[in-house]
Amino acid sequence: MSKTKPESAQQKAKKNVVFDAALDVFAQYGFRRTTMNDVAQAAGISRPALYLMFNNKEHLFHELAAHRLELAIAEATSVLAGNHNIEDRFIDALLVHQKVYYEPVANSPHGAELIDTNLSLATDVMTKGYTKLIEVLANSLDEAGKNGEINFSNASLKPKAFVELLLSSLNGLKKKAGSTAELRKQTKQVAKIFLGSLIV
Amino acid sequence: MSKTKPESAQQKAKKNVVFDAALDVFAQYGFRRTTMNDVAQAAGISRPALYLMFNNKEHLFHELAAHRLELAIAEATSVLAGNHNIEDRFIDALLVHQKVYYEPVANSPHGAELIDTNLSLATDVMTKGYTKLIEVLANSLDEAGKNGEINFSNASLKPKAFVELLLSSLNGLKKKAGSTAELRKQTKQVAKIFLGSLIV
DNA sequence: TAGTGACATATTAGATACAATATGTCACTA
DNA sequence: TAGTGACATATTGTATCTAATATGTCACTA
Repeated sequence: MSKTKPESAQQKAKKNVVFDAALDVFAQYGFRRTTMNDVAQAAGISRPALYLMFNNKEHLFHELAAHRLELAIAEATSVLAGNHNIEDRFIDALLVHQKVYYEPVANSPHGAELIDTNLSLATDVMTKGYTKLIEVLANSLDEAGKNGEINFSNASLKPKAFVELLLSSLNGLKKKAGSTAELRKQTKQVAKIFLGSLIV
Repeated sequence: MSKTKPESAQQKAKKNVVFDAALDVFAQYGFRRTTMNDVAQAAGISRPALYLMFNNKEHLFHELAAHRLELAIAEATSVLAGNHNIEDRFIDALLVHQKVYYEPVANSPHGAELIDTNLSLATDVMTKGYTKLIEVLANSLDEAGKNGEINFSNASLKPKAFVELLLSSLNGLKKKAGSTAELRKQTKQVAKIFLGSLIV
């Protein structure tokens, strides 16, 4: 019911500049301690100009989250469309998504606060993106099943439930893993174990 | 360096009463909002008597955590020594550990706060218990490997690393799963997928 | 002598006030 | 008309005070 105001390409390009700047300063200072002034300066515009694009800081954060998620899913989707075998495509998609959406935030000095903020300010974005990611991943497994690359008939879970379970499991790695490198390694290992159950 | 004061069986029995009472009130009110008075009353003793057993509230909590963990690991160990096949024993051990140590706390009204408190007041207990659990589980896999019940030769991970990865993964389920029943179901599913990779 | 009532000390919660900083919105101009 | 400087409003941080509650430790007793 909300009027979807169309955005010109110019406006989008400008926003992208702000998004990059905002990601940068948010990562440096966290959400609370970065001011709209900081963001404006980093983006090379005045604070009022920033308010011309975003109603307020919360909206800015919300749109930023949506933007990063869109990016991450786009890249993951593109990787899934590649010509490697299903295991490689699938795992690479997981890794690239993590790299674009999770790592820049989590590995920053104020990662914990940003993740909190994300949870309270952008839950809808998160769950939507999560749903989308599940869909994309599950579809690729479904197709691979039809091509005979993998075999779901023996598995007790359907592709969607399978992917959901995998993503929940991968979530558990995030707390323990000390470094980005370790997280990636473990992500690969768990994904392989999961996919292994479909090859039988 | 600390003098290990021996505890009589009587003293232990009394403490167990307090532990049960404390678990109960902590679960009801969380750590901050339960007073030493609450605990004493629930245990049927006076507050000063409580101080005769525990130096202060933090010590009480710490000992309680250690006690619950000991219990959970004892039960898990006993399940692992049973005569079912390795998959059943292993999964049952995971479930019983979860049931004793995690569920009573997590499913309480103030579960989140208690888990926080646990983290800040009983990290040592936690990591020790975690290490012990890994050891016990890894040993059982090791033995099953020698008996030919499972096969580690094709796996890229050694038993200990394998169990660590599994436990991290299971940790991820805790956030998402809505109910105890669902958590158990998912725990089973993930554990089966992991163990499946050892049967080949 | 294990356990208690009572007391002195410490901690916490809630108000209030002030200073510093950030926000959101003008009227204006390049 | 997109963008700005400047201003009024809102929010946040810090300090201080008081009342209420919790803590830890007595001297005493059953």
